[in-house]
Amino acid sequence: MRIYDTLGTKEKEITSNLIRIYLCGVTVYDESHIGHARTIIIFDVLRRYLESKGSHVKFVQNFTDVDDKIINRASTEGVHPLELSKRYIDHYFEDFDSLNIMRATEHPKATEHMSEIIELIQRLIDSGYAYIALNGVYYSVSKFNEYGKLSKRKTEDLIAGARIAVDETKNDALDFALWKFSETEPNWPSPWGKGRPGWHIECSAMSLKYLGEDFEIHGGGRDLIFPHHENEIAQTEAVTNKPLAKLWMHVGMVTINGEKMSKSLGNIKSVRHVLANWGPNVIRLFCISGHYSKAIDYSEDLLKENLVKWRQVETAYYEMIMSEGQGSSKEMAQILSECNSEFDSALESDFNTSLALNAFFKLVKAINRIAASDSMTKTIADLVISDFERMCQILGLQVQKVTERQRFEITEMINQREALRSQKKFQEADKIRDQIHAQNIVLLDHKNRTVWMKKEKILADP
RNA sequence: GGUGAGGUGGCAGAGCGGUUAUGCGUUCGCCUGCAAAGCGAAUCUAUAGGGGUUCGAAUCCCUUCCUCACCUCCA
Repeated sequence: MRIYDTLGTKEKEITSNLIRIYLCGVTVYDESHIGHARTIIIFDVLRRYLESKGSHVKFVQNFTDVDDKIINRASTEGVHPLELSKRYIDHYFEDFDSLNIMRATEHPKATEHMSEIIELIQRLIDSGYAYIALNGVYYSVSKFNEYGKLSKRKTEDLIAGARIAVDETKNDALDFALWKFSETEPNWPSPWGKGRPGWHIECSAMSLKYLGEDFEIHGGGRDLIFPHHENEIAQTEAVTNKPLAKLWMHVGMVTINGEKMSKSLGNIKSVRHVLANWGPNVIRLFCISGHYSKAIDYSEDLLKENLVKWRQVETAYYEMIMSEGQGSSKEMAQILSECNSEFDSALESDFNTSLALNAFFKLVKAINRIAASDSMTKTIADLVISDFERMCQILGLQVQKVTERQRFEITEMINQREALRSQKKFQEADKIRDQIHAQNIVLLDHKNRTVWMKKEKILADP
């Protein structure tokens, strides 16, 4: 498959059978929001796709659990910083498990990798890339000739942009902290004095530890290109002398009314909030509805649009498992092979989830069309369902299933309703329908029979 | 100011030199005891403006305008 590489500014073929991915995770000082979710969903689908093709994926996603923002927030709340970060790590897993995100192979935390971080900083000092100053240990940007290669920035331009904080103790305005001296907690002993790591070094240390010196894909949100990923490159490549990753993949921002979600604008939509209203499947569909590299604009209208699509998926699934129509499977076999190849080739070509979704919905619509004409046979359903489920698996979509017992009970109720309907006792029949409804079961009355489906309960669904 | 990514029908969104992608929406119909869901048909001939290259441009080049992101923490 080919993916656009931010560093090389062109698409690159991924051929290896072992695919090591490092995704920059969140700094755990607050609830995760939909912007985080988009990046994580994109990488989750990527990983699922690669695994479905038989690749071995080693997926590492970190938590930055020591940082100034965590410390500040903790002090406002009057709790220990590590207690705060633990709380948000717990929340992270609650949210993202609910979103049906596969757990990474490793979820390393900065605080659990101090020895690796200290060792890496020491190597940078020893090789002359870092120096000890009054407030901490700094990386000397001017020593790294290729600085700016990822973000396409020249160091002159960076200096010209007068937004860099002036710090008298640094040798150069562009230098950034590897280690910040601190006498207060959280702090750790180091050869240079008690303190805590700077922002970028934990990712260098942990990616080296878990994925080695030149893994396949390094990713994150677009906003991490500078300075985070640029600095990771500087730190890691200074000691390894080889490209940190073969490919850099960056996910576009989620905006609201065209503007990026941010604390200062107060337009954050938390994952828990959106999840409570729309559920995991609608959010996942929304997040992959456009090409990953572009921004997507959050709106209730678009969520609503994806809700409608999700209902079509649920319908298609139940039409298949309850199929008993008469008809030939020729047409479906043709459509199926088209959809399969369109789905895969879309993802092969720079992970175009938008087009892959088109192929998926083409299949969904074909299933519903055939079911509507009462010609969905068991043969067709058997032919289609495994591919349908393959796509769902890759996209991380989960239709609500029912137990055999529920199935039996519902069938009983439907039979009662049918009996009442044939006697034209519609009021009583509708009462049963309402009872079934209360269990989130929707009846789909076809010409000669009634099919039913279990709907995901979605609060926003009127 | 610098750097990068963009501007496609009411909305979303592909295509990135050569059949009016597609989806949602809207309208009308079918189905139904009524619904719901689904299906069918119709609707919209779009490519920011202006130049140019070409037999042919949404796609390439120039130019103007606009938007967003990054340059400070950010997924």
